[in-house]
Amino acid sequence: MGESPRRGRMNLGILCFIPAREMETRVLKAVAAAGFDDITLAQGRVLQRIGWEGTRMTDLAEQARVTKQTATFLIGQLERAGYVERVPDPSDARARLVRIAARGRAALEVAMEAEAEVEAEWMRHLGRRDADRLRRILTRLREITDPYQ
Amino acid sequence: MGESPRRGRMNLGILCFIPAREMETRVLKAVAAAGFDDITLAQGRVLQRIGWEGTRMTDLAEQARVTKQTATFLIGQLERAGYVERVPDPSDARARLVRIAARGRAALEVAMEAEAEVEAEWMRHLGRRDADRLRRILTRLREITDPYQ
DNA sequence: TGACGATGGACAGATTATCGAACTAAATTA
DNA sequence: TAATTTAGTTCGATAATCTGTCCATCGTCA
Repeated sequence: MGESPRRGRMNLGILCFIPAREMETRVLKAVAAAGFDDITLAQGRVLQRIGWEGTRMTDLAEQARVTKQTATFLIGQLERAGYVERVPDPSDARARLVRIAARGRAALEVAMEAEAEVEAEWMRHLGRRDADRLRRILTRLREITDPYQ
Repeated sequence: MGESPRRGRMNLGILCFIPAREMETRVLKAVAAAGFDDITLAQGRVLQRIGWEGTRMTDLAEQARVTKQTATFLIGQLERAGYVERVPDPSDARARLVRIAARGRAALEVAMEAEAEVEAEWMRHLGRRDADRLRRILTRLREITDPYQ
């Protein structure tokens, strides 16, 4: 252990990766512990990006950073497990809106709770000022790193 | 497009995920463009975590957040492709050190260059002060989110 | 209006990634 | 020395992802 890193300043990408991964696994674990133990990490990534009013497959794929095909596959799984449902998009006959079903809503509530708990932990460690700064800076960084918005 | 997010404050995990993913894909693309087009994303994640003096499989797995089995699999791929080599660890006959081979070093140089370019882009957008803050805060956050260190 | 390119989505097949279980060999501990 | 732990591998199963292809619908422009 204690392997010295290859370079002094660690890559900002990895520095972002570490907490992102931690949050993902913590939330997934909490959700599984609450009985929703058939959700996988990849499914969860897509699930948490569905808006309350429903979201299109394409948008979902873009936001979760996967191809349309992968999104189709994952949403198929989630649909069969009762977490989401696909309804026609009234504004475009080609499109279908993915909406959160009852079971999905229940799982998301657990997820959001776990999320908040982890964030609170982080805030305790960082202090309020830096936690706020972190959120603000990341939100600004998103302007140039998120093709979706 | 323009789907309104489910909640006003976006989850810090996702906010970290977005730039992390962006950096990964940008770097991978640059590396592929330089001729190292047989490296996959998962392989790259492991590859970039190998220290100059070599790193043990177990440490590598922990840092990349995958199981030992997955690390063995990915390092096997990288070894066959000439990016790394496995040498016995002089201090422990059970262990093997994964070291970067010539081809891997060449690829990593391209990767680091791309990395620096993306970071520079981010710094231009955020400004020096916030970019420094971001790195500092993420480094501190790592203290409680990185089981490896 | 109607032909045509673009878009939203699905299916099929192949490849890659990942995990759990079981195993070997070496180190550590009792 | 026997029992336990640790480092790493192999095997088999499953999950995730991509490429290519296809179909239906939408928008646009001649």
